[in-house]
Amino acid sequence: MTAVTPIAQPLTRATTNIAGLGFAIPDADDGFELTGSRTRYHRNEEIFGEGDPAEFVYRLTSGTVRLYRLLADGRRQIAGFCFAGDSFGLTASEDHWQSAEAVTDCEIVATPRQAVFRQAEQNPSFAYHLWKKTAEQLAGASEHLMLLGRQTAVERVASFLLGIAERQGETEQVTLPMSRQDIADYLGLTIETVSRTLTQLQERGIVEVSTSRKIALRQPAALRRLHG
Amino acid sequence: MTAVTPIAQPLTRATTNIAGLGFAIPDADDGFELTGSRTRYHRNEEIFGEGDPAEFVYRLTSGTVRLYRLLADGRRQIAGFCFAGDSFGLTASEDHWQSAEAVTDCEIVATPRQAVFRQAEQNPSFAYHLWKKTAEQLAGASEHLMLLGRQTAVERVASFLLGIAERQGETEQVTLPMSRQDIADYLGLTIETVSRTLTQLQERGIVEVSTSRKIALRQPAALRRLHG
DNA sequence: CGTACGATTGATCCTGATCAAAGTAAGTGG
DNA sequence: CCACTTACTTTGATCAGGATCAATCGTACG
Repeated sequence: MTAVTPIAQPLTRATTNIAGLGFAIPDADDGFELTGSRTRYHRNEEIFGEGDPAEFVYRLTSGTVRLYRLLADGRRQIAGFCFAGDSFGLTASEDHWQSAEAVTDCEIVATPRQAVFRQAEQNPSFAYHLWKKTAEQLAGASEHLMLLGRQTAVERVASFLLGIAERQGETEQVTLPMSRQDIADYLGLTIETVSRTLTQLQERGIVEVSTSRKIALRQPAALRRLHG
Repeated sequence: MTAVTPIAQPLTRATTNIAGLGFAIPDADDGFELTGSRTRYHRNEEIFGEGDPAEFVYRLTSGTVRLYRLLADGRRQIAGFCFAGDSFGLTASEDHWQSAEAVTDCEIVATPRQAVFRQAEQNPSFAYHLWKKTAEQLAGASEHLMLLGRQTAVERVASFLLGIAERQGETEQVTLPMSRQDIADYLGLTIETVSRTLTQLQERGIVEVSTSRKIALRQPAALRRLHG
């Protein structure tokens, strides 16, 4: 089927749900000009909070970011992680409906939201790309819903590892930039369950936890089988 | 903040996560022309399936629709329900990544996907509206993620009842078009737990289950307190 | 080297799942 | 219109996956 809208097909990367509610905005590489000020954020620093006015759109140059929501009593659900190249923080509403924090030290370019809207107005292909990316995020979210609503702990951890591996362009080894707590809050589990599940996978010879942040995927096929 | 894009603010209705991954496409009422053929679907009839080519966008005239995904072994996660006025089935990808079925008998207008894209190309305000609705769905999905990942059974059921009430413009009474199984698959629970939770809420005097499909909200405030 | 934070492991608990049966309502055909 | 069927819901009894509570272990860092 040929798209009527004449656009940007090659920009589309396979969407894993790990990118969660991050937001891929095309940049200069894709032929779009969007500039902004570059800032460094350090580990655990807040980039924006739920309820803050959404004045900027952020593009991650290096590092990892988590996007999440909190309940009044502190329960946290991480919707996704952003990695180098991902953009996030563009909302339709005037305010952010989630928070963003640096998982590791980060370099981030902030572009005024209005500049993005202006670009979209003037450039239909940019507008289409924006919509398409948003729609892909939605599809990714539906996978995350399945994970949280219907999958077991092992399945969740397996999916997570595969998702990270895919994002890192690896098949044998993943390097986790985030803590067990972050993983747990992404998977709707506790740290203890994440930890136990990893050792269980290790005992089964499916992964090898070299250091807590470095995990070798010994049998990716078995992982894929697990992830449902 | 004044939107640079000059558009359609009043079209926005409050988004509940119940609409889930339904898709509100503006229609003639909003000054956009999109026509298509009207079809009747009966209870439990499939409208489209995961993996089917996404040729049409659907607008629900009457009835209720469920949007869901299945795992290989039959586990189902309902992402959302659509009600009269909602549109759904518009994807960025060429294929549907979820299935849609009639919960009740429905009347549905199907518009060729390409016609929607054409409209978006020609009408920037339509395009903006489309993006905005998609972005709102994403925000709604993030609430659903929190529900599934971090909330208890009572909290989930409370949220659900409030969401349905909001969609029906009611505060005292909800009429459920869907079965306990549908509710369970939306909330990531089992029918038994949904049923037990409802009787528990009834024993607490918070709701009254008149018939299984008709529930009176005796203390909406208490429900709101529960839903976290 | 010592401290502190994060991860792992262990023991126990509890929420919600599973298995099973009975109750209820809605159709259907005689 | 009623008897029968069938599907859905509720309730009960028990089970289990993952949570919670509590140490202990590692490891990065000051």
